[in-house]
Amino acid sequence: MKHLGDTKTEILDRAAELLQTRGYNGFSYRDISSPMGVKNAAIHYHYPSKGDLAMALVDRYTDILRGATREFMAHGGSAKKQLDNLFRFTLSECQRGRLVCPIGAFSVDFENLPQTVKAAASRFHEATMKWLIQVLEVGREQEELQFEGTPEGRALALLSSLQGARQIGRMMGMEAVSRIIKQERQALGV
Amino acid sequence: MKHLGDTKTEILDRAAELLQTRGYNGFSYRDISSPMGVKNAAIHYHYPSKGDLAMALVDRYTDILRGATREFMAHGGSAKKQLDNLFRFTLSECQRGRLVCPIGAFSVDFENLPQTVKAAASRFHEATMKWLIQVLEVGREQEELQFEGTPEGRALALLSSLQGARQIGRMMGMEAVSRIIKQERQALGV
DNA sequence: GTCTATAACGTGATAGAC
DNA sequence: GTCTATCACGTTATAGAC
Repeated sequence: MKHLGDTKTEILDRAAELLQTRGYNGFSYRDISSPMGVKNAAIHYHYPSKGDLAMALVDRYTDILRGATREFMAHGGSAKKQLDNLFRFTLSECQRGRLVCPIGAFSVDFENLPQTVKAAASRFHEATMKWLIQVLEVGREQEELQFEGTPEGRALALLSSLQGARQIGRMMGMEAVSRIIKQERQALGV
Repeated sequence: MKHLGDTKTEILDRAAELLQTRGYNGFSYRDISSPMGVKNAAIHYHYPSKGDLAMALVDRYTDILRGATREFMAHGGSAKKQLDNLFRFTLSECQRGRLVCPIGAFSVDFENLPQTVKAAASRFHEATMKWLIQVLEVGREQEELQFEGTPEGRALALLSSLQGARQIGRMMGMEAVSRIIKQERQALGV
């Protein structure tokens, strides 16, 4: 028996999958509804416009990130462990075919996005940076990590590298991704 | 008075601009034809299908790359100078609003691309890698550049970083891009 | 409250006018 | 040889059936 809101969740699950495999402009409501054995318009009931759906997706990613952040802040968890999780998560996502990262998903089509979604996506991106900077800062203080330059600079470099890795992975395959990640691990000592 | 083929060239120019600002799925034939004061179908005369247009774009980028490659091979040009050009070119492209790199442009929509275009895009990507690897090899031999690991690994890392930089630039602005590029320059000694 | 029928529009593409 | 009128289809979105 279905719980209340199960349908809505299933829609979001499928949307996330499609977003990360095909990008925002690469999937339609029909792509979501069809495998559910329902008409595309049914999706509009749960998410009136595609912008609403996009917003829900950003919110979901934000929640996931918030969970990781909170855990790190509260338990004073190891920075090394956090980065290890990031690397492992990125690689496993890629291996599951999710080669478009949540941040990058809206990037190509960024200009065409509704203003509200653009703002939310930017906020999410900033939150990610903030989290990563703090992890790097703490990691260096506790002598778990070594790197040159500021934590801000290092976070920026790491994030761009990971995003680029996924992008390259789409054309060059998974070995390229795992290779780049391996290098980043070595550089940081994770 | 117009030269023969001027129209065809103008179409390709506009298409390249649109491709690098909005991605492959982000522009239509109408976006090209409308500012030219002509109907969308007119474009189909010059490029029958959108796949043909995409192929022409890949060919153009390949030609540009080939020019750079040939110059490097023939004149035995400095590796440092080549990388300097790459960095400067990337930054200037971004400043002109072309935040989607030629390689990455087809990346998000890669799966939906015609087989021929996918193949051409992959070849272009491989050619880029090949060029970059050679530049790094020669540069290290001539002691112009310093880096750890293999030239292949370093090339992969550099490419992913630059692609990621552009992607991040769309959301975080140009300072992020120039900052990442500056760091890559420092790391290599360029 | 959930979904279907249908609209309104944009897309890539063809056939044929000039 | 170059472009326009037009098509078939997919898209997002609305109105209303059950």
